[in-house]
Amino acid sequence: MSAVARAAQVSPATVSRVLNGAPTVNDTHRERVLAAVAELNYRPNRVGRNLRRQRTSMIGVVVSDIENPHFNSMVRVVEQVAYREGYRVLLCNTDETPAKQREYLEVLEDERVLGVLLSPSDPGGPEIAALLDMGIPVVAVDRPVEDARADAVVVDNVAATRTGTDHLIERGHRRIGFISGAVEVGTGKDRLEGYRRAVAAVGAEPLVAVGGFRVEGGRRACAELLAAHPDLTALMVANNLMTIGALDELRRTGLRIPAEVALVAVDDPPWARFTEPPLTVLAQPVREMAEGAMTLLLERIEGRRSEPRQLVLPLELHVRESSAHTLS
Amino acid sequence: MSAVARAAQVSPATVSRVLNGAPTVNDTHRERVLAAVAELNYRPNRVGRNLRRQRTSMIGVVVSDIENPHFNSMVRVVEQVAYREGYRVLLCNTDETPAKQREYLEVLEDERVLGVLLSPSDPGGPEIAALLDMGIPVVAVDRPVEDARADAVVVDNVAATRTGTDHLIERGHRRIGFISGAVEVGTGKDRLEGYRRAVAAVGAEPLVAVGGFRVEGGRRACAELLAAHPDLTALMVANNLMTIGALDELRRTGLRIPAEVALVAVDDPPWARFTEPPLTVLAQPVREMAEGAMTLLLERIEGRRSEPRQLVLPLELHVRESSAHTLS
DNA sequence: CTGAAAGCGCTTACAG
DNA sequence: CTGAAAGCGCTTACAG
Repeated sequence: MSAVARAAQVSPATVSRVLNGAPTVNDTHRERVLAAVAELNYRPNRVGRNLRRQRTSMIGVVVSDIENPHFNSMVRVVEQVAYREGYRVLLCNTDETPAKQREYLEVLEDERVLGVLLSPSDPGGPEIAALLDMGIPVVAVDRPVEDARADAVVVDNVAATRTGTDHLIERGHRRIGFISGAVEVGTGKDRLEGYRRAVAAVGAEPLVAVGGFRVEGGRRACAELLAAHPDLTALMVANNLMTIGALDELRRTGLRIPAEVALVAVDDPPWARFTEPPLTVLAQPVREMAEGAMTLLLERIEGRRSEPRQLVLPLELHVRESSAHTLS
Repeated sequence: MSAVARAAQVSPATVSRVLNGAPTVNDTHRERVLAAVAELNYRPNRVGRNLRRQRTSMIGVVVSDIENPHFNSMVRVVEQVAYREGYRVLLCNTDETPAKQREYLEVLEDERVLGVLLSPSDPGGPEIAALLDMGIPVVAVDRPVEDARADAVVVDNVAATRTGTDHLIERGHRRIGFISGAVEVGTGKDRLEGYRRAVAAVGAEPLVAVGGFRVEGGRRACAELLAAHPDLTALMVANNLMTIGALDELRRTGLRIPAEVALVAVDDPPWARFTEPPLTVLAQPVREMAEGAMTLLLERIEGRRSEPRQLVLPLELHVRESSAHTLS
C-alpha cells in the first residue's frame, strides 16, 4: 500500500480512503491512486484490514456430515445468502464427532468469525458457551444446543415420524420397524419418540434398530430388524442415508416394496422419486431452514436483535409408491 | 495477551513462546502462563498472528456447484485431508458463473490463502493468473485451466464417453442421443468429443442436445431429443444431475428403460444403484481426485515442488441394468 | 480534503 | 532463558 501511495504521490491514508470509497477524496488524487493500483497490480491485504478493524467478514458453518444431501443443500443456500450479503463461509465438517466439533469451534473463535451456524454433534459442548461468551453469535440448525443464549432453527421431528408412522398405521400396518439415527442427538431422539408415540397409540410393539444416520448403519439396522422380526410389514427410516442402506438390504433379500415391506423415510433427496418404487417421504424444508438460520444470524451480527429466538418448521409428508399397499 | 502477561508476571514474548510451544521456556514461567491463560479464559487471536506471520492457514476451495454429489464428495475428502494437515477450508460456490468465480478468487487473493483448489467455471479468467503472480498455488480440479503454471487433476473425459457410447454400440444401438453439459467448459467439450468419436467410428449420426449440467437442463434436453428423433434407442447423459432430469422426462413419457431407451450416465452418485432400473454409469474416481489435488496443493504450499504437474485419472464403466437390453 | 501518528494482536530477531 | 522493540498491512481519530 505504501508503494501505491508513493506512486500516486499521496499518503497511505488517502489510498485507504480511495479503496474504501470514502466520499471525501479529491478527484485528482482518486484518479492518481486508481492508476497506481492498476499499474502496480495492487490488491489490499484483508488480513491487515481485519486486524485493524477488529472484524472479519467470515461466517463459520459447521455441519455434522457434508456428504449428506440434507446438509449440502443447506450449505448451498447458506453460501448463496452469505455471498449476497458480503460475507464468506468457512466450512467445517465434524463427521458427527464431538472432538472435531470442539476443535473447529475453537478455531472459529480464534479466527474471530462474525458468527457460527452449527448443526451440533455435541449440543452440550463447553466450546459453544465459549463462543457466546466472546460475543460470537451461534445459530443451531437442525438440532438445538443446550446453551439458551443460542438461536435455533429446527424442524418438528416428533411430529414428522409420528405422521409417517400414522400413515403406515392407516394403511393397516401394525408390525412397523424403525431404523433410528443416533439417539444421543436431538433429531435422533425426537424421531424415535414420534415413532414410539404412534405405535403406542394403537398398542403396537415398537421394533427399533439404531443405524446411526449413515448408509452402512442403515443396512445393518435393516438386516437386524428383518432377522429379529420376520413378521414386520413396514419400515420407517429416520434419514436419507440410512434409507440407501435399507433399500440395498431389502433388494438383497428380495423383499418387494411395498407389497411385502412398506417404506417411509425422513428426508426427500433428489433421487427419492427415482428409486423403485418412488419413496414416500417426510420432506425437510431445507431452503426455509437455511434462510431462516441466516436471517437469525445476520440479525445478531448486525446487532438488530439480542433476545434468543427459535424457529420450528414442519416437515411435509409426500405420499409416493413405497407405502402404496394397504394391508387387509 | 498483555493481560495474560501481566497476570503471569512475564512479558508478552514469553506468553507467545509458551503458546507456540517454544522449547526455551523456564518451567515456572510456563506454568504461570498456562495458569493465567486458563484463569482469564484467554484465546489467542489468529488474525494478529496471521498478519505478523504473513501467512494464514486457509485453503480456498472453489467449486462450480456444491449441490452436485460429485463435488460434495470431493469437498468432503478435501476437508478431511485439510483438517488432518492443520489447514482450514474456505468454501466458495460459483454456480457455474464466471463472475462469481472472479469475485471469489479475488477475495481469496486478498485473504492471502495458502492455496486454491479450483474447479473452474471460466478456465481462462485473468484472476487465476493474478493468484499465481502473487505466489498462491492453484490446482485445477475436474477441468484444467489455461494458465500453464497451475497444477491439475482431471479425468479422461473423452475416453469416458467413448467407452460408454461404445458399450451402447456393442449392444446394437445406432440411434444414440447425447445429453451434453455446457460445451464451454473442458469437461463438457471432452465428453461430447468422446461421444462423437464413438458414433463416427460406426458411421452413426450424432444426436446432441445441450443440458448445461443441471437437472432442469437435462429434462429439457431429453425432451428435445425425443421430439426431434423419435427413433432413438439409447441415451448417453454427461452428468448425474442431468440424469435425474432425463429420468424424470422418460418416466413422464412412459418409455421403458432399457427396452425402449437404454441409458448410460457419467457419474456414480449413491442413488444410481437404486433407480429403476439401476444405472449403467461411468464412475469418477472422486476420492482419488480429491486426494491427488490436495497432495499437489500441499507439495506447493510446503515448497516441495515448483514444476507444474498434471494428474489424469480414468473413469470406470459399471454396467448395470439401464443398458441391459441388446437390440436385435 | 489530507497527512502524520497511533494501534489492532501478535511474533521474532536481537541484545543481554 | 527473557524482555524490549520493531513491525506485519491496514484504518481512523485527530489536527490542520
